[in-house]
Amino acid sequence: MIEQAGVVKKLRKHQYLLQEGDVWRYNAFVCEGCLKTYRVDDKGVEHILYFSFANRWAGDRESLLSGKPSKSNIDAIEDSTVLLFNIENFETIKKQIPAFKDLATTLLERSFIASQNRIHAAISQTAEERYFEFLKNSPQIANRVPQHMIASYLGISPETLSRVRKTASKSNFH
Amino acid sequence: MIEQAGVVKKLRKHQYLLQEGDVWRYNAFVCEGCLKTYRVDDKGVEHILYFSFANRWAGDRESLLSGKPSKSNIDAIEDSTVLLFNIENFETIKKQIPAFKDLATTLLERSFIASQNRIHAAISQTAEERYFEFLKNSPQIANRVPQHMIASYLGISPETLSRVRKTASKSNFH
DNA sequence: CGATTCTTTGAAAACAGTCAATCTGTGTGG
DNA sequence: CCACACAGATTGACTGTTTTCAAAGAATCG
Repeated sequence: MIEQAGVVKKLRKHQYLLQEGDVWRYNAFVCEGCLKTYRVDDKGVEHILYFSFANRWAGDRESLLSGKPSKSNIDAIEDSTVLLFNIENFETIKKQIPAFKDLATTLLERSFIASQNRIHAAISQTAEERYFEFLKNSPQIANRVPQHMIASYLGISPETLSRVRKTASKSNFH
Repeated sequence: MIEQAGVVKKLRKHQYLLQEGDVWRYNAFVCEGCLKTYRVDDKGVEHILYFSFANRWAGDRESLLSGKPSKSNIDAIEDSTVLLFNIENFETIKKQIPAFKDLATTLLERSFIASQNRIHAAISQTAEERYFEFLKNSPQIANRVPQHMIASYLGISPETLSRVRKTASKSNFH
């Protein structure tokens, strides 16, 4: 039964779903709210790898696949509801329902494509270009998460993002 | 028959497998040699998204999945041999051989994980840090492709990479 | 070799990050 | 309702990194 396979989990804002060092053994489907996946560098600065909104997955595939402790943290940036499948149940469902397996693969494929495009942006564009491309491609994120998290996601400092926005609003460059 | 499903294609150095604007309808398995997948920006500068060595795949999943013209180019940086499956044959094989399908998914999963780690490097590390992490994680690439392509892959200018190597060789910092 | 491509080097300019202070808005408790 | 704390955003001055442009050296290939 699918109803038994997943566990509904409610997360309050700022609550962790995964902490660095733990092994991740699940797949979490976001029903409501929003989570962020991020890593913390030696200076204590957060770098956001991924935002998970409703109808997206959250988790750490690397830890899941390798069985090793995660390098990432996941926590709720809004009160959120997720459906948590432990990996054994998830595999069982995939075996029982081929369409479910195919769906998982398709979503993975889309995530991979998005990653490639993000890599391209990161290695080829300036802070300003990345920000405006992000605004164009992901307005739903831009309108929902605080500015400093967008900066973190784009790999620029919050101050630089603030300045990019300022100069852009003077010239009407959007 | 698997023998009929794929076509052996030999590529000379500098020869294209895919050119920007074309629709990609294949999956290419690299048997020998090495290919690069890259995009060209408005200034004519190449940005390398991916190196495909023996036993890796080359292609453009985005174009394949969307049916739209590719934003990327793929060409051989050494004389290479690839096994080219057109997508219909590939899908047929996946249906006939579940293990083949699972293998494809596993490889995709690994590629996605690698992408996430590369995004993290790109948004959180300096040129120098990225270069030494790359050396550590991908020595086989580092020893095989010219330096300016590594720079392109890491998202730094060839001059900066040259300087990073120079300062690092003075202090014995590797 | 001669031609081309790749790498190195120097100097200047552009870009982005850091630090510190201030400003803004929000929500909480008295 | 006000005062306060807190988190987020902005601003200025400064520093540091990276790019750009130009030129010269080195390596490779036909």
